[in-house]
Amino acid sequence: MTSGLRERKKQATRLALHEAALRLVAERGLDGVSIDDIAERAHVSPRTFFNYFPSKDDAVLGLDPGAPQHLAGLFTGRPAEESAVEAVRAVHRKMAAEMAEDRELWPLRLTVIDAHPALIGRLVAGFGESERVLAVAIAERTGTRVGIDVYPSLLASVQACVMRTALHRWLATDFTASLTDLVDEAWDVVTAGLPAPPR
Amino acid sequence: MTSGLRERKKQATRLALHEAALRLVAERGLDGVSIDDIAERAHVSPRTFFNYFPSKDDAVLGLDPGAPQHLAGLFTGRPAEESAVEAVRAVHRKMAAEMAEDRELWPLRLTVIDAHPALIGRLVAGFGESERVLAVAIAERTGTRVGIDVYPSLLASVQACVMRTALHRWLATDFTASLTDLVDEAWDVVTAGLPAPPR
DNA sequence: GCCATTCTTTGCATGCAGTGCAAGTTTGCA
DNA sequence: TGCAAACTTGCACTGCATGCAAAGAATGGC
Repeated sequence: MTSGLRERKKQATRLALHEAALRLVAERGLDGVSIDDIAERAHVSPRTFFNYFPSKDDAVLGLDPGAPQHLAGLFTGRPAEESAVEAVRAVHRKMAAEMAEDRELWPLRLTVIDAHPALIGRLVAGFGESERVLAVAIAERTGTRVGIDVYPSLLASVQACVMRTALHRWLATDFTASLTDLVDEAWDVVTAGLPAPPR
Repeated sequence: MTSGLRERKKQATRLALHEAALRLVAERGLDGVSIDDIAERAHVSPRTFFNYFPSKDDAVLGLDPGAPQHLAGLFTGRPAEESAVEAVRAVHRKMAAEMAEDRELWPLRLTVIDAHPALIGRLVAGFGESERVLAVAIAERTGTRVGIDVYPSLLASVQACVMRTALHRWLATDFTASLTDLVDEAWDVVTAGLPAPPR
């Protein structure tokens, strides 16, 4: 089914376009790279580019369209006795471990994003979908209602903040720090209610 | 100084372009409106549009370029005995009160943003600048260091989450709820460390 | 192994976004 | 009143993004 030649080729092309976009932008900056450049390096026609990504920005970010469902799936898969925060934290640990494994693409992505604020916007818009899906799952676990109670949307939103902050600090340490530690540290502060740090 | 004819005309043109963009997009959707349409309704040439906003999205959002400094200024202006969280909360109350006063533009802005996820991205990218400036001010108040300690970036980031969530709920209630109450409620949950809500 | 079906790639044409430049117009100030 | 600075506008150009239709490649039944 999912492993036919056709499907594998599509995945390969998608990845080739993403990597081409990412590396070219890392070299020359966002405005120094055209769709034609990206398509050429990925060995497809410029027109084909748009069969895979709706814009240059999306290709650079290379967001997985299945990510929101993946995130929510990990969350709902956590044992029922865990609180929503505990479950999200556990999911974050898993995600952080996965990201930290990749010593090349993730650092490159984060570096490029940091250098181009325009991409942050596109990225957060992508995360927005994840937040919405996750908020529904959180509501389910906590017996609250999305759009009526604060809790689900707020936790979904804060969760993204925590991950974003951790990723940014990971970048700031030149990827020498442990990403899981950074995520944990941020969660400690948040779950303590953001107390003023000791001076 | 700031009240010369030239300056007032510029502000008026900027506002006219913003309102034109906002209303047209509310009517016809983001793709149903061209720069030419916006310029025409604001009685300027299409080329002049780009003297005021770098893109269509920016015109729709109409972000104040001085907002980051304004926010940080309010924050540093708070009495020194307040903790960083207390000070941010106070600033939020003030901002919420100001937004709630405007019964037309802010609701329209939020409605349009909600209908066009692409704008959320641009919006958050704009907030990013505010977050960075605010993080520096937070670091100052708490004796921490941006980029080294978690606290300043995390609080600056969470603060934006709180406001965003409150605004979204305000929209969800069709702007009937009190925005300041919604902001306060979100802060209560966050400062309590996101405890699981009672079932 | 062959063929009809289905999906993918590609080229072409088109409209709009966004920017640099230079000329024309308005405003501020002496 | 007249000069300098700031603002507006038209023109030209590059690049993004999309629809459409024809050509090419993979799939499954026979």
